[in-house]
Amino acid sequence: MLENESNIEKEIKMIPEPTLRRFPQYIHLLKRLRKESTQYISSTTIADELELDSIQVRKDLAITGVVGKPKLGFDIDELISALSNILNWDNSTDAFLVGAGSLGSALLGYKNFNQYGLNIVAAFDNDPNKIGKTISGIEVLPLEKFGNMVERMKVHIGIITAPPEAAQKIAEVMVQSGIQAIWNFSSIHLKVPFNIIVEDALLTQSLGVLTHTLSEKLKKEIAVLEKQ
Amino acid sequence: MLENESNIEKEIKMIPEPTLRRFPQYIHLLKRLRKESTQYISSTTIADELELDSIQVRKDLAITGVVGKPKLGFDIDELISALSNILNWDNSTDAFLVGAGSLGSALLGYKNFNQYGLNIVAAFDNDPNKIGKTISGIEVLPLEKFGNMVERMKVHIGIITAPPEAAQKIAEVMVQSGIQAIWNFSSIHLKVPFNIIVEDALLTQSLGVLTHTLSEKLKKEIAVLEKQ
DNA sequence: TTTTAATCGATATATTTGTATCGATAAAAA
DNA sequence: TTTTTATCGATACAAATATATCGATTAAAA
Repeated sequence: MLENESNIEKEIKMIPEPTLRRFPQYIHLLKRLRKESTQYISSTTIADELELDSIQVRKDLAITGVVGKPKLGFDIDELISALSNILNWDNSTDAFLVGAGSLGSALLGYKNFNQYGLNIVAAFDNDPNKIGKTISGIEVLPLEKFGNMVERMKVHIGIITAPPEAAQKIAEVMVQSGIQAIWNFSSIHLKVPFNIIVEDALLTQSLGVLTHTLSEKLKKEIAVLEKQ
Repeated sequence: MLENESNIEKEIKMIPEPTLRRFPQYIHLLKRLRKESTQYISSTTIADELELDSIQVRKDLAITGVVGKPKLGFDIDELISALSNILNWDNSTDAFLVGAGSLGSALLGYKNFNQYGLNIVAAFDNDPNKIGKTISGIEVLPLEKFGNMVERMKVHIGIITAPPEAAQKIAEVMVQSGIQAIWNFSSIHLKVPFNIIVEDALLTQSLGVLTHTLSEKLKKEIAVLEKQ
């Protein structure tokens, strides 16, 4: 090791986002495979299962620091724990949810989040009809209480499942309250200070790709039929 | 125009996926702005609102064929209709949903899908407790009826909101029934024939990016504090 | 009318991401 | 024990995507 290689620089090597987005896929697959009591898995097999390129899989997994064995592949348990650690899915982080409509309720009911290191501990809304209700064991509180509770419970993650008109205002409340990261299910782009993390769930983006690709496919099929 | 420039080739210029994923964002913004009775918008303003690069916005919008006016920008209505047309959000496409759990129910209750050219017309499940129930005005039918109904109603889109264990089997039923495009909310990777479109909603991917980025941020902040 | 300045859109460059090549390694077969 | 072969991982190359530059255009100001 060179003498002037600082450990700060070592931390700075950011993980490419496409790679980061493949990590959950790897974890899902590896957990499934572990149940079938396989111990090792090769990059080729992973690539095959997820329809990726095996070189890409190897490059991605290289980031975890887990080293593979020639002719065998990687130790599944090692990979799972390394990947979970990178995503911080190996310990539980509390989150507050704002917007107790249908999507909000669905997320509150989705117990598997614990598997992904997320623990929704409270829900908030403005609507008097919703306040006081209990959804999947979590009481809906008035939005005014948000700030105090963030401070008291030292919560870092806020989830926005409110309609687009309300989303920006809610984001601002979250930022003021000390929330550090926002998971945004509203379709609008949130404007927040540079140091606040925003991750969009992008449902409409995904839907857009689907509807566009399908319509192109159907057009092409019609074009082919007409030519015959 | 050159004589051997076929119109097939013209159709083949695929839209880059990152661009396609930004289109919904543009539409959301433009619709909001239209309400404020602005007629023209510049790429600079769009970039500013969505925190993108103005050159990128211009390049994206160039794909629509809409031409901007120097010093003014683009006609908002023209952009909205061109973008909606590309995404096929200007006419309604029917879809069937499989998996009437909490997420499925949330999607059934999400009336705004009509705005995105999607119309969920029926829901299916295996669970006898769910079959027969009505969710947001849509009756839950037994999965066995899926095939017949796809054929009869000529539905092209299937939505999977079932748990991961069931997802692959459901995908196979969908493909056999003649579904052309699947919107997959399960966390697993679906294996389907090459000509079937699969679009993943990728909730856990998005969550992974969030939890990872947050944990890095917190780590860094602690490191800075310790140095002082 | 002339000048100014904001914007477009074409072309060129840089960055990021993905894919290919190939020697080294070690498990399994001969 | 020796040979074979599947796999890793480093390095090199290719493709896709994002960013920069700059002349042309035209609305609005002078």
